[in-house]
Amino acid sequence: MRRKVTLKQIAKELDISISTVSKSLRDSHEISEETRLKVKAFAKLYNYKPNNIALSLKNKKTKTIGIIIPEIVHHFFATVISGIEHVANEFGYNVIVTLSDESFDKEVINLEMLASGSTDGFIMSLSKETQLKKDFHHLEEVINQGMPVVLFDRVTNDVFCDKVIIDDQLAAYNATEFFITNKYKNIALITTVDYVSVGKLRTEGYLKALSDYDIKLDENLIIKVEDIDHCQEQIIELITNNAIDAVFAVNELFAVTAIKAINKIGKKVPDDIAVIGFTDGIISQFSTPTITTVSQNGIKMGQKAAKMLIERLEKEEDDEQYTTEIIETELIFRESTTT
Amino acid sequence: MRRKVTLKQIAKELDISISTVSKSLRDSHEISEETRLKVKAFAKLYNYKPNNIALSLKNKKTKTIGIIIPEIVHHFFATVISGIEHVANEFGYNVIVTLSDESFDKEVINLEMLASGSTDGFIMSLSKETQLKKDFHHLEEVINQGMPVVLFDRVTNDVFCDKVIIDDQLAAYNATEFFITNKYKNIALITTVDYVSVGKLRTEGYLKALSDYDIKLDENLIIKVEDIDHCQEQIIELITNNAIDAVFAVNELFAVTAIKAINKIGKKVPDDIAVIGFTDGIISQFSTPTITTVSQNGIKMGQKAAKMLIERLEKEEDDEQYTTEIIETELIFRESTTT
DNA sequence: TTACGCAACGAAAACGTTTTCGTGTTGAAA
DNA sequence: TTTCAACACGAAAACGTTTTCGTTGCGTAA
Repeated sequence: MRRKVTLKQIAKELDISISTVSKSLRDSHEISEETRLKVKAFAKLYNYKPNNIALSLKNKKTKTIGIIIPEIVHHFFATVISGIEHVANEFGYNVIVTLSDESFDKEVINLEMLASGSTDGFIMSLSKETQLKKDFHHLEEVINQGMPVVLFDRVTNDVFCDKVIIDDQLAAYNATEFFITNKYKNIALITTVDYVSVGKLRTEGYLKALSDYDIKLDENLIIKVEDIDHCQEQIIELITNNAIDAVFAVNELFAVTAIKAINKIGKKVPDDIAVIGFTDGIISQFSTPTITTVSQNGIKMGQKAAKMLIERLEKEEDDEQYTTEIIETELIFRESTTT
Repeated sequence: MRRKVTLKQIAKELDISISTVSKSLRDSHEISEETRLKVKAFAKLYNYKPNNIALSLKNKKTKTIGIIIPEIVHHFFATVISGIEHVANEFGYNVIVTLSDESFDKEVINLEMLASGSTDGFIMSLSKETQLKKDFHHLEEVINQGMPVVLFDRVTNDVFCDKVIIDDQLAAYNATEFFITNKYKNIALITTVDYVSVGKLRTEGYLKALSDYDIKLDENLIIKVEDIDHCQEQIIELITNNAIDAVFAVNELFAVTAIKAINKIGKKVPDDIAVIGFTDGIISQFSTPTITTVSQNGIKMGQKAAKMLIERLEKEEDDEQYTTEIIETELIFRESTTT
């Protein structure tokens, strides 16, 4: 077993000092060509690679980005990670991924763990529990220690840092507006409980569209899903007891569940009831019928978040000017709606 | 901005030595209770946390696992990461994730990057290109340097290390056998090109089942998809030109595409043609009809891989006894088949 | 008084780098 | 012969820990 070789070992082997070895490998002009070539040849032979940990300690930079997300088995978050990873890679950074599992405590633990020297900064999306508690001390702490944080998607106004979001309200507004202007009048909304920031914003967009077009709000057409495993009954109740002709769902799981429910009671999508979902993921693309959705470009969000973070990391003067980047969305029309 | 506090700063502030501070915090009996409590109070006040990088350098252990996978926007790989992350977390490890994008070069670069001190070991699934080239020098190199590697799913016999796989051949055999014993006689196979190890194994399972039940092999019923974007035409051609009554697809994308193709030519699943897929992912669960699949428990694979790696990391005597763990699979029956 | 043991603490090495600041040697100019 | 610059290299500090091995000072037994 050939263990990794260090500068010290090379120095000893060639009977020169560590400094000389280091300088040779970095092509310092202080070193004679003869020595330089000799060292380089030796280093190559033994496949010398500088130790990242030692470099991190010396430079006080890890070249590593910490990602903390609620879960990874979720198409949207996976795409965000993909976006982050590719940009990070391009700039010579690695990403270390931790999951909060929607738990406040795990989010705090992971953050503190990584903040103890493991990463230079963070890209995060808040856990449900954190959004419910509205406790952001852990974030303020690391920001205060000079570690930049970029929040994406599930963000909060209570923390001052860079953010990447979509305009959830506008996107929901546009989807609802599409229904309205296409003569759909009884538009149901399937959304989340209000403490999930994006769910709340999408609900607001729906309400605003109704209001702007002078459509009377019918509270019965709105269901707020707490437990995703039992939402199917809620939905069936909704569509059997109300004469609806359209459904706007704030995520694709709700959308596909709605479609299955609609089929179950013998109605057809999109002829009897049209459906628009949110988050353009795998389900929307492969369900039958395929689902019209609001695209939520995770790749782009991840890329943007990574760029913002790295930019802040690489300029030393830390300006306190935080920006919130808004990624544009669009309606992607598929089979679950007609025009 | 309150920067992170170090032992040295605490020592200076309290006018004692660094050693005394370190020992106090680690509850050494060498230190008087008075000093110990004083130091601890001060450390708590300033929220002292030992620097991970410094610890890594000293201990020659990073407590970090490197994951290298072809892509992350893929339900199966996401579940594996999830499994790894949770076990890793439990044992105090972090995971650093890199993507090869199915490229040999990126796989090599990422591996070498992480091998330079960033991680204690690796969990990997090989890129397509690597499997095609059959070049595993990069793996042998890191294994030779004493870094344990665990391969999962896309593995190779050419490298000696721990592995976690499912019995792809047996699983495919069972799926095919199910068709045969349920009176399906013309069973099509939609598979990948042969250099993808799992695709090849699943093909072999299919062939073996036919052979064991004395069913004559019809080459026309097998298509090997090279480019996933154009497989739909291939599939349509297959099902229009042949009188098939069952389709076995080696992944869920092929399965759902087959179903859509079958619908397109006016036939019904499962009544006219039954379908079984592979990899029990989101698509299979939410497609219409839902798809009967061979479960490929990614969570369990990730957990097992992580446990194997950590176990090897934590025992110092390195035995050369490598094991290959086989995760059991099962057929999950849904709407795309009848019994 | 001397010797010794113990309690409490500090100095220094080590992990692997990079970089600053010497230092010794050589050759040439004065 | 002396002086000085240029060249080639080495010593040491620094990053933040932990740990080994002193080194004090003091109390107690002989």
